[in-house]
Amino acid sequence: MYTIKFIREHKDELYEALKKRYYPTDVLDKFFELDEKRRKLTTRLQELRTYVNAKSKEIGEKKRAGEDISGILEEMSQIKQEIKSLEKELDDIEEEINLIRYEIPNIPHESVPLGESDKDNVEVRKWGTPEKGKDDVLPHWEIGEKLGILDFERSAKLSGSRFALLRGAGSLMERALINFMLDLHVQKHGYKEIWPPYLVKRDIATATGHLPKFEEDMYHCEKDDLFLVPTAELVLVGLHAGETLREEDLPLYYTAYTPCFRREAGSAGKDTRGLIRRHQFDKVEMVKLTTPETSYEELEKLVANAEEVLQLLGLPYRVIVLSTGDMGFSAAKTYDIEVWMPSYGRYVEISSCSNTADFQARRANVKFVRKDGTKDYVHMLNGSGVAVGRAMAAILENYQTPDGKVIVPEVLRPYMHGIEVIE
RNA sequence: GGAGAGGUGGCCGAGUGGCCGAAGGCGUCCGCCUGCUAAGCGGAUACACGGUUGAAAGGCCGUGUCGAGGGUUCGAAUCCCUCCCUCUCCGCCA
Repeated sequence: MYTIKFIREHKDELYEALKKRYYPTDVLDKFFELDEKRRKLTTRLQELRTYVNAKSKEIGEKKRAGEDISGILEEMSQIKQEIKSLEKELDDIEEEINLIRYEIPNIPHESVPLGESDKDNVEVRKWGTPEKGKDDVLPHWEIGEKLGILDFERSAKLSGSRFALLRGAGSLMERALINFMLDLHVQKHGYKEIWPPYLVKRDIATATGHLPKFEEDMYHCEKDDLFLVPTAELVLVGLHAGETLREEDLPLYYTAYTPCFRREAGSAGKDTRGLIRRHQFDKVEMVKLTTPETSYEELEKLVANAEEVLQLLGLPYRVIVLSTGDMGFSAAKTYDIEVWMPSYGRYVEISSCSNTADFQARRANVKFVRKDGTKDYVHMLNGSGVAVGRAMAAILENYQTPDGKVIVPEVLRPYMHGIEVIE
């Protein structure tokens, strides 16, 4: 989210950014119209208040001197009426401006390929060799049920569609994946592990930009006005909301495992089977707070950290950079990592790593003091490291043997009581 | 869930209707002093917004902000209401 001042000072840049993203630019037209009104009203209000303040002092003095003040009091009540009505008008305008501000997306970084949709995304690199096509591999939900480690009938009985229930080695593998990923990021990549609450307050979800835009896709506990986290990003970004950090403390690296809860409104019929799209899934998330100077460098490292998870698991993947038209609202640049999914016969997203630059930091109001005493917004990055359910799905397919077993990737074995094969 | 205490600047803390954007202290910064260090002395030190001036850094004027929102009042950190948060004790509980 941008501040009013920023929008005013970067008018041309923003018009261009919206065009690059194939967004309609009328939000900006509307913004400038309202901002003009807002400033006129503000000026007028301030004039009135100045007058009232001065008169109030005068009243105090006169009263002490025992003079008559009834005339002034009458004038005051009139002006106060006017102030009230102007305040109301200003409130309405400010509310409208704030709603509009939520609709202005981040400015894409210059290195982002121009394009209208996912068709214009650019493949950056590939790792590993997809070995099997869809013909000789059972989709993960079938092999999972056959092996007795996935039970969608029971999960549906308990909670309806788009949930999963893991049993035995499946359950064990979920835990193993989580621990493996956390250990890797904490021990090797230097992230600080956080174990956060899974329910968050409305203002935190607003500060991170998930509200009001995605309210429909979040689970909401009405009685307490708390939201189930759709991603740990929300908590990790919210962690320092409203704080001013010190330059010497940057960069901060955080990682957290959380279950993620999403209503998946608007994705009806998509990926209805298996582990790919569920209302509740597990994810290990990474978030970085950096100085503006290093954020793009840090983004490359962040992607590499996520890639390493897949490399160690031995899962073929590719990295793509999203085009201007396909990028998420708050991202300035996004890499997606897609894992090879034999049953789909294509790559499927398993991680999304973005630099939001100062966009999210403005919204969450996270600043830092430079060594010379000046203040600036931090840059915030986030990435999945990686989606646990999708990783399991990929393992069940990529590690499938012709006789219907699944080999356990070596790095997971220590986390799985040494089990080498699920059969 | 019940009872109580509290939330003021980077921090501590005073302030119960006007002379309070806020005493005092600590910290920080600048200057002075000083073999070095420490101490001492003088000064500065919240944020946002609007206007104005300037090439800019900034300056000047104003408005708002003492947890948040609302109310009373000519005037609120101070009085009233609602909410949030923290702490202590009790109850309950994995």
